[in-house]
Amino acid sequence: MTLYKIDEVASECNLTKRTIRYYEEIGLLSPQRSEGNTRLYTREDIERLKKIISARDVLGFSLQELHRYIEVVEMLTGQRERYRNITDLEERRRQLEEIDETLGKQLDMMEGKMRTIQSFKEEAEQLRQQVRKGMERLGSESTERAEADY
Amino acid sequence: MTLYKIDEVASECNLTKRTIRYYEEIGLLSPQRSEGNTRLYTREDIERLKKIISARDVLGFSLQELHRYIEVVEMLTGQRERYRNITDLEERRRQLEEIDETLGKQLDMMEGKMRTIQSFKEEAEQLRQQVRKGMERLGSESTERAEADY
DNA sequence: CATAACGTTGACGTTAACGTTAAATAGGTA
DNA sequence: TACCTATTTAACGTTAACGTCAACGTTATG
Repeated sequence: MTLYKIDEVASECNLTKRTIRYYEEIGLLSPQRSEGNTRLYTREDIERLKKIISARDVLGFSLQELHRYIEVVEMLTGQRERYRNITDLEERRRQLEEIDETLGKQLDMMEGKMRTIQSFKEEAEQLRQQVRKGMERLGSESTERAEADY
Repeated sequence: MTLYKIDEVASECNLTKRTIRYYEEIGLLSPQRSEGNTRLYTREDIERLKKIISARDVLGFSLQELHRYIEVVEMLTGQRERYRNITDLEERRRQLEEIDETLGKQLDMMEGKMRTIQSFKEEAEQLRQQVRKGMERLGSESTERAEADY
């Protein structure tokens, strides 16, 4: 399994090394270390990081909110002892209901954002039409003058 | 024409008064004033403000980037002397081409965001399926006995 | 017209999300 | 082994986007 050092990760993800260390500092990452304490990232670490910055940039999640997001995903992909070991059925049901609610809210939020972006898109396209028309008019005016030269 | 004071605007837009004054401070707004120097907002001012916060929240524009956005819209809706008075054809063509390019970039960006959100949405929906299945299993198991592997 | 409620301008404080620098250690290369 | 580049921790600095006061003027109301 190939392992990457922080500089490679930084350039692949378009982040600074400082940012990556900061994300670890606040608990969003936890790569393994070499003998000499150098951070070593797996491909999974990197994909996870990419998703994090994607959620940050596109969904506008704060780094705090990203904790919650990661928690939900890891709970459901069963990567956490904490959640696998809950045997009490009522406890587990409450957990699932809470997650379901969180997912519902996030879905609503995403649909809202999509609609808003869609309307911005339509406005931008319309503005672009206007610009194109304006440019055409300019084009014909210069053509007229050129013809007049003949 | 009805005019609004800052408190009404704040509650309608879900912003604090401080935020609204700050946005004016950095040049995003410029409402008229009363005799006694009280800020008075028109309905247009308010709609403009709503669009600003929408672009801030959904498109993730910084307040600096919003300046550019506003500039483009106002140039095209012809609300600015500065742009209406450009008579030099070459100058005007360059302006239009620059705006066209800006709009193109923004459209690309928006399409990218929509795709990303779409994929997040699909993931969230899939996770939700899993949660629902897990809850169903809990429902049937509660009569029998737990064999929880999830 | 008194007075409470609201508005205005500074000015300093706060928080998230990093940037920068320094001093020490690790890892790769001739 | 000597050297050079990359990495680590620790600490302080910075910037955007507001929050929070204080001191004072304005507006609405009984």
